[in-house]
Amino acid sequence: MARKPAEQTVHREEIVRAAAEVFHHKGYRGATMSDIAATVNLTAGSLYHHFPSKEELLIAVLDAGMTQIIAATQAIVQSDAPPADKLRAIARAHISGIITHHHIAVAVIFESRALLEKPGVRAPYVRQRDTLERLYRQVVEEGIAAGAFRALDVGIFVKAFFGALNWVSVWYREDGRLSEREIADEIANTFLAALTKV
Amino acid sequence: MARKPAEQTVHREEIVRAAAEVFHHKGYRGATMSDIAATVNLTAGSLYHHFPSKEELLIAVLDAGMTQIIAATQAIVQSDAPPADKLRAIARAHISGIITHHHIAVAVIFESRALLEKPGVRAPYVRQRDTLERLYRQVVEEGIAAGAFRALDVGIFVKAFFGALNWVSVWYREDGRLSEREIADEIANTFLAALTKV
Amino acid sequence: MARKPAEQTVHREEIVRAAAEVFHHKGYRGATMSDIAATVNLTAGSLYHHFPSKEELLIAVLDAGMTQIIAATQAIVQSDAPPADKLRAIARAHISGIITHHHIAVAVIFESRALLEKPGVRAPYVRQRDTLERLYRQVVEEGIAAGAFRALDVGIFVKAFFGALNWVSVWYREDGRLSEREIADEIANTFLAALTKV
Amino acid sequence: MARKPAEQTVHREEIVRAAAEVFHHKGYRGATMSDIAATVNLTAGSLYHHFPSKEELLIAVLDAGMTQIIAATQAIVQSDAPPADKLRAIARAHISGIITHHHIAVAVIFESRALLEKPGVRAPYVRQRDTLERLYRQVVEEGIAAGAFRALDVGIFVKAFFGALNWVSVWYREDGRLSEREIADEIANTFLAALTKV
DNA sequence: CATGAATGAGAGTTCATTCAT
DNA sequence: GATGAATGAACTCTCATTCAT
Repeated sequence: MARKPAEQTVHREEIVRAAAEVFHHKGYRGATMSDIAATVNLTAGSLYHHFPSKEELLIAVLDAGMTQIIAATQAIVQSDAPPADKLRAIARAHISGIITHHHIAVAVIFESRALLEKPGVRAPYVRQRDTLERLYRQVVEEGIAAGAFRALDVGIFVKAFFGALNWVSVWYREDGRLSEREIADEIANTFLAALTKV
Repeated sequence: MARKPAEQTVHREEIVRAAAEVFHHKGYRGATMSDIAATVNLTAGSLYHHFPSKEELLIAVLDAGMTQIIAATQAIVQSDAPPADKLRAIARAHISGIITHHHIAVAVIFESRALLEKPGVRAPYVRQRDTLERLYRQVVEEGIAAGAFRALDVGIFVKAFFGALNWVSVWYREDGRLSEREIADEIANTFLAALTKV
Repeated sequence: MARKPAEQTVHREEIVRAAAEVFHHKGYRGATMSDIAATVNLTAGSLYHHFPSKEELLIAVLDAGMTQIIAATQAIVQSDAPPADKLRAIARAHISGIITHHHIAVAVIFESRALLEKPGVRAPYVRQRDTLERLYRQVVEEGIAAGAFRALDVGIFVKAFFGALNWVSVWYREDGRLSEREIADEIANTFLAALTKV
Repeated sequence: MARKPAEQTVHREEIVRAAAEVFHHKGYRGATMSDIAATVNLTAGSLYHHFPSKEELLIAVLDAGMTQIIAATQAIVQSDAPPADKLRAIARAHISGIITHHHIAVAVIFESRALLEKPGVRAPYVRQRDTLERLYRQVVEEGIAAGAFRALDVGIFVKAFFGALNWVSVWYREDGRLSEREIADEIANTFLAALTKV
């Protein structure tokens, strides 16, 4: 009772991207499997050949986003640049990630909440989130230890930094006044200024 | 065929609070009218005597949140304290609002997105958001004009400040290491340090 | 977005009867909630005001059937008629039940299998089934003890009796050659003859 | 894009057995083509190289069951054993069939109902069922004619016999108290006792 | 004002079936 | 022959909303 010329095989990654886009625009609950399927020229039913459920699709989106930013951040943290440069690089990477993979970023930042109730599902995501936070902390602590930054509450500082960076996903417009790089640097400057010893 | 002791008339405000709570925990789309009704010991049908739709309920929640924080911020901005004190007071008010009216705050920050598509509905909310941002800007510009703060990109600074403050709603725990006041001051200090002239 | 003149309230029992009918004709899995709803002039969604799931509907059907026949059998077993009369009365009650509540009977006999996998659901049904079998056994054992029946394997005898009676639900036609009563008596005679001492 | 060691060609009969097993455990509607395919290490799509539809698969299962038991019964009926021996042999063959080909038997007894609506499909099955019943009748009528059995309603008697035998499929357990043979003989004895002239 | 039954429009998911490879 | 991707129809269940009582 069905079949199709199958223009070409649809790959997992494409579907994840499509899902992120729809999750971004309609929210996880507001997005329908049909919406997502249509984005990759499939029907809702066909999606289930690739992902066993809508939830699994969200998990894949979150994982893609977290994996990407953790990798980028890790590379920076492990480099031997001075702490201030690392912090600036982190801001650039974060914002670049948010803008380049805008849909995924917004899904990670805003739609992860839909998953945080389910313990089994929550755990891996929280682990990634903590890993990322630890990397940020590490840079600040390094800087303080090296005497480059003033001593302050690292926990709060990092969370504030995080909040400021993530918030970019809310207000960024492609046709805005500043470029991605300028935004990143301006935010980095703000936080670096706060870290500077008097 | 139905009656009830009707413990007491349920007021609008109670319902708004209940709605905020449910929106917080389940998200706007995940929340059902039944969930909200049950929180105030009503049935879903009865809710419609107070609010014409679920959307209106969200609008009311957002409005309550925005009105409260705008009023608080306005009072601070209009005072004649020095800019640095105003900024600290704003941070305290913002975080206090987020914590005291946690459900509402999270709804405003995270669930407003569910409404942003509908133009007719979006407009009033966006107006309030802009009003609030303008107030924040005003304080920073005042400080710069007065020579108390260094000149920087006010737009980005305010958005970063906003992001850092709003993000508190994500990570704040009642049993956390720091008090509400300490958190606010630590964040304010960070941003004030960034504003300080060298 | 909906409502109805509500011709009259639909009662639980009506729905159970309707469900039994549809289960009989289409089988449990083949029956749709729409089918059942239509039988009582409702929509599928409305059914959920009365029963939380299709499974619960099947449970209710099975329970109705088992409760009825157990009650009828219990009354007979507890009477002080001679064992042979009890056996005949049991056959009559069984077959009368099968024919009067044909849909329910067929559902109990044939569709209970759909439930037997789920342990939590299976247990109550199995308990009822065992209760009924015990009642049948009791009559035969009584007869043997009283010397009215010859000694034989009661377990097998009762199961054979059961099978013969239940099977009536498969072949009975309203316009058949024999009446309900004649069928019951003929089967009872067969089994009584088998019980008679030589 | 796909290949497989193809352990060996899968034969029709294997698939029929697999289908019977799955039909037994999940019912006709509850069984999926995937379930059946997996049982013979195939995928659902491959099944269609052997059978044109799920329905045909059920038909094949029913036919296999009916053909087997009719053949076995026919051999017994055509022998020149005395009627009582034939009846006992029939019971043994019936129960042996039910136990040896348990899945098929249960499918025939319980799942044939799923097909009885479709006239084109129903006819052949009903024909076989009638053939079998006629064979049973024949034995009883022979016995009555020969004066070995008392005269009774042959139609009802045969149906009761059938029901008792088929019902074994519901309660038989491999680890039960009695062997297959003992069960068959006990049931046969019951019905033979009922046939005995006083 | 409150209730609860009812609706109808989906939503996620399943599955028999088809077909290019 | 076998595979797996794809389809589309169907199904169970949910829910915002309405309204008679």
